[in-house]
Amino acid sequence: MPATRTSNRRVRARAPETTREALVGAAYAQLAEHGFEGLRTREIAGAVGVNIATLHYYFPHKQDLVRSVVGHAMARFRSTLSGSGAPADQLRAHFEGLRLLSRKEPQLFAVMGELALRAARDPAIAAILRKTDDTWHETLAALVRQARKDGALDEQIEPEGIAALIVAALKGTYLIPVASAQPERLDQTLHQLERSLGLRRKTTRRRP
Amino acid sequence: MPATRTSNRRVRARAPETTREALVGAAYAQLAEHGFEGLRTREIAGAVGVNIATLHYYFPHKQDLVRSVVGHAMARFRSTLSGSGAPADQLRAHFEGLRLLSRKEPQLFAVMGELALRAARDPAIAAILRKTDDTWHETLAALVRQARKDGALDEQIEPEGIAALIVAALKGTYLIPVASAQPERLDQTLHQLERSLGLRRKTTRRRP
Amino acid sequence: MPATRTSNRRVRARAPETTREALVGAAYAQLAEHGFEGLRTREIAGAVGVNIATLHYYFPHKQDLVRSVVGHAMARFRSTLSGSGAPADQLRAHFEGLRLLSRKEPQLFAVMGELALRAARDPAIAAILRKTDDTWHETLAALVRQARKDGALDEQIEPEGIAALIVAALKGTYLIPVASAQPERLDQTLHQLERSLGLRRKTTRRRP
Amino acid sequence: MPATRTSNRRVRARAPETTREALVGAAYAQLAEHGFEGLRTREIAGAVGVNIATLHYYFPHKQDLVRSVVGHAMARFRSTLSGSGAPADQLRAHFEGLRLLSRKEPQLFAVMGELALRAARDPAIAAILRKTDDTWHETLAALVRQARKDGALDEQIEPEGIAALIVAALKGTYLIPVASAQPERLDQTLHQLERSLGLRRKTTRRRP
DNA sequence: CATGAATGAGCATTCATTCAT
DNA sequence: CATGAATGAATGCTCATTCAT
Repeated sequence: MPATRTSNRRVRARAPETTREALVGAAYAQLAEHGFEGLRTREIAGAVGVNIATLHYYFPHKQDLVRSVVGHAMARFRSTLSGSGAPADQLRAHFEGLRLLSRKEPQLFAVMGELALRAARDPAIAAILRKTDDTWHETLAALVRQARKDGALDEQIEPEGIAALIVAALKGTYLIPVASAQPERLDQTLHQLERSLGLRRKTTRRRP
Repeated sequence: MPATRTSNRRVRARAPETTREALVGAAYAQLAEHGFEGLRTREIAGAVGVNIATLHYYFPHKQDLVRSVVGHAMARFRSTLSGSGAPADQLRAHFEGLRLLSRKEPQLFAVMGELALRAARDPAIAAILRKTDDTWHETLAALVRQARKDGALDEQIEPEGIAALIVAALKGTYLIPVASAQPERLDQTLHQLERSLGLRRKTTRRRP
Repeated sequence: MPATRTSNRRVRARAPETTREALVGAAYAQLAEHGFEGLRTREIAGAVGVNIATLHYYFPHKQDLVRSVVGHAMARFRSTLSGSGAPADQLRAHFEGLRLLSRKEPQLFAVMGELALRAARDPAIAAILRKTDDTWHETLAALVRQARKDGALDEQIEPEGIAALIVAALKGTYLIPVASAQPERLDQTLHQLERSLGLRRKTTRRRP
Repeated sequence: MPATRTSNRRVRARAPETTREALVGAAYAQLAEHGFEGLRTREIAGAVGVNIATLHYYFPHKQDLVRSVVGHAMARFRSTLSGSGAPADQLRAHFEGLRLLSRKEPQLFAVMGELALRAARDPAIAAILRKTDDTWHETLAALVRQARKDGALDEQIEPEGIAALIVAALKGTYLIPVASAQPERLDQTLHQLERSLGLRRKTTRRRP
């Protein structure tokens, strides 16, 4: 029977998660903050309060830990894709959800960005990201298709193209952090996206 | 008289550029291929055929070399922003130009992606990127504004929002390489962008 | 009643030996295969199918386990020294026995070689090996002495010198594995030894 | 032009050898003293008085350094094989030379022993050792053959077998350090070898 | 300008050993 | 008896940087 967290002699207070989960969480945070370039196993172990050898007990190689972090990030992100209600409402909710997420957990987007770049050199990560990408694209295309059928969107609209545009715009908005210094750009982009889709009246202004 | 490049004992044929320029070019290529994570000064010096100490003669610190690479990349990118002709044509040309550039010099986008992520941790890079970003945004907004005045675009259109959307979509398309495995997404995005702007008839299909 | 070996959940079939004996046997095998340089307690425990902590229950320190392996190897080797019959026959049998042993249990010689080298740095092992060495030497000297008395060997022969030569030649033959690639050297050596002792006619050839 | 030793800022006095040679020498000494098991690059660098990174500057991998040590040891050993004079005298000189060498440079035999054992797991070392072994064997066989022709040795003698016996006995004597505690064994072995070859009268005693 | 040699600080990984359960 | 979890102390190796020539 594994020792319970409470009986652990470690002083540092921690949520009642396993050491393994704590390591993944710490690696996730470190990756968001320092990128792959600055991802140090010792730093991760230190953040959790365990010896570096303990990290290697759970994840023999750094790569194994990274893989777990990828899984963690993907799960976090995919959880934002589910929704309910009318398609047009779901689209609006998706945009709004990402906006909120970017404020509450900016780490997720930083990690996604790192993974996206690393995917160019790591086929394993590329495959995983592609799967998430496809799911995202398909989810949006289905929503647009349904909204069009419901009459909420113009019949001339092409669901695939629209979905591709949305995904690209959201990636460009959230994964490329340069614009974060100009938050109005983010809003402009999203509003324009909603306007282009007819989800928002053209006369509506952000700050009346 | 100092020895000219041609009298140099280095065998590797090189354009008549200075060692300094060669180093920046090699660093640019290395950054595109291996990212910041795998950027090694020895590798760069080796690619140019000079001793590592020579690299440090021109760029005392790695950071200095990186800064030069940033400048190099920015210059390359900004050169794609200039154009002439009717605004609507210029917009089309901009899209087409990027499409071509992504095929002819994919390195530029890889480097831009790396810089964009690093900007989150490096204020100096962030500032430079922001300037380019602003230029890009302004150029597009001006074009849209002019096109609207010319009657080529709907009067209801908001130049700022459209520009933000275009920039975001292009960033998401070119700087995030995941989609590269599904090249049709790239085209879908660009076509949809053109359609949304009325630059392309809705009935126009890529492959009739 | 304590659980017997047979009720153990370990799947790997094992002779009805104690865990302790199994550990010594596994360590013996590992030492033969990887040498002291590659002797890993985890590997040994893994081969037996027990936890590394269990190994340390039986052998608090790696050194303790090694000591047991030394004892095991010595016992194996000394068992080859006993014999019966006429001295000359015993000598022949000893040579033949080692030849067979080197084919059937090459591990023993590998381990002996490792121990012999380590003896230079480990007085405890040196003492044990010296004892075996003395026994070996004395056994041979006694045989030679008796054979000489029996008239089977030349009266001029010096038992001590002959014994030392035999031991040295056998060590050089069996403990130094380089020659293993030239198996004929091994036979040449043994035949020559037998010839020198008059145990084999000079005209006898291995391959007529 | 490489900096001369004398201008080096290192305090530790050293023979006027290159850093590279000093590293090989230190590795040789360390290997003799601690065996492969205890061979530490940091220790070697420390003995020479250079940083560990300097060691890796000359020998990128530990293996590379070991290879140089093997070459060094082989050169040392082969230098003992050359001789001049009558074959019988050369044989006597060879024995005497090894006896002296074992006193003056016991490290060589310790290293040879380590290499011999490691050869079982390292084909590269095995190949090198085999070559030296063959040279040794051939040199001795040729001497014996010549001595036989000169009438210094019995016509019945088989040069190949005798050479194999000599090599085995010398290996067992010098590479297996156990007997070093009983130095008389070493002499007994060598004397017996000489007697067996007729190089020494049977009545000759070391200590009358 | 250019280089060979050298280094300090650090990195992922390993391994025998310990301990609460 | 036996184990999962954890650790301290290395170990081979890397990399940007320095410096005398």
